[in-house]
Amino acid sequence: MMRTSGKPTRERIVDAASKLFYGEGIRAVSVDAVAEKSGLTKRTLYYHFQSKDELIAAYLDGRDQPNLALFQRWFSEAEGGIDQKIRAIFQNLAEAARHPRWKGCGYLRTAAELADMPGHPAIKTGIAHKKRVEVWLASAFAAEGVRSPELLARQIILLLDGCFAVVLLNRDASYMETAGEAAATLVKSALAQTGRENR
Amino acid sequence: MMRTSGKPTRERIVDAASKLFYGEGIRAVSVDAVAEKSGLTKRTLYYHFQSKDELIAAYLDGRDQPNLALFQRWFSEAEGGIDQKIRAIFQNLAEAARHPRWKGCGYLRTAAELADMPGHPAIKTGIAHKKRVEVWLASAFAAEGVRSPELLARQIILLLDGCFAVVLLNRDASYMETAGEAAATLVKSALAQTGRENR
DNA sequence: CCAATTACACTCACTAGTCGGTATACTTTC
DNA sequence: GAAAGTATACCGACTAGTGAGTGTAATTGG
Repeated sequence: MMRTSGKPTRERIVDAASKLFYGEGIRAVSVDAVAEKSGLTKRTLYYHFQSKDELIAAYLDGRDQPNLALFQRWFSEAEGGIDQKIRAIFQNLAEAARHPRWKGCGYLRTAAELADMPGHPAIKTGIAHKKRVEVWLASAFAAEGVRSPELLARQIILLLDGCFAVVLLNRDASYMETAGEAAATLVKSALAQTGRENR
Repeated sequence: MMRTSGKPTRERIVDAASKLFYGEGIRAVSVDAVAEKSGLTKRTLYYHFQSKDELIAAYLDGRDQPNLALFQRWFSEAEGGIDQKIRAIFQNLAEAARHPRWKGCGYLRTAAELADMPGHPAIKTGIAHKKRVEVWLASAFAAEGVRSPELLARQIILLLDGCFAVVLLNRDASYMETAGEAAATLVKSALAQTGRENR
């Protein structure tokens, strides 16, 4: 083992790949660039990963858990009824999107870049991630007694990915706040159908 | 002039570029491939376009008017109140998305591929296109007496682009129908605030 | 003559992936 | 306990091919 830094080599490669792939796009970043950024040779990179595709999949795998955890934190730390907690997710997202290095959702951008390879492992990872967010949302809505929590979760996901896409295009983060209002409206509308009031 | 077909050369190039860029992605398609598909030499292509970037912009320019017209047709041909007319757009979109060659929204995919070049002419074209759809929606809502037509139009745009993004990822066109329901809910909610009922 | 087009050779930078070899450390064997 | 083997981690140099874009002389049709 010739590592000088504390992090294991594989992790260093994935870190470098994440920054580059997210920042510039998958097809725009060469394997050479990832190797250079991680301070290793390309030969070493190919010792740890069989192909660029495998590296892409590893990049997205590494974002799954942290991303979901962030949403859950924003949700649980927010005050007010569930409609306000959902809205808080969008507000936090708007703040993040105003950072100059923000470049949309890595999963959606990867799906866009690999639109002609629907079976690519990275796409499957993306589908699984979005599904996890959706299932978590549905369970939160079910706990509030919403009649069709799965349906409402899908609607929120659509607004979530919608604001990712729109803001990536026009760089106007206020659309995220608009999406948050729409989400709150949908939640309240679903709650009204249960016969109870939101706080 | 050595044209064999009726179409002017420039148009033939843009047609070929459209099919390839939309089908496989901008960065995945080479200028050589576009030249071959249009049955012309690369040298001729560069006689009509200064660069690949210019060709990309032309590709998106060509989709602006027809795309908006399609939305408008779906809207005007639908029966029922404005909430049902909006929903009809999503239903037609779902049908289109079930076609195997459907690959999402060309503008959003381009924005994803060129995320690190926010000033690119193709991105500007995309922003202008989405704005035109938004303005058209707002005018339709204003005609119905909605209190904040611009706000509602933005919310619908978010659902529209949301289902483009989501369905591109998971290839489940039923999300478009879910988006249509959400859109109808938002429209009805906005109409209720004006004090009148939907038909 | 002139605009449009072709053929095609060419540049130069970059691309994914590979070949052969090295340094270190742990394990086996006599 | 020294020698030989084995596994892990690493690298410099390379291949074979592709990328956008150009130079230039020859050709075609109005």
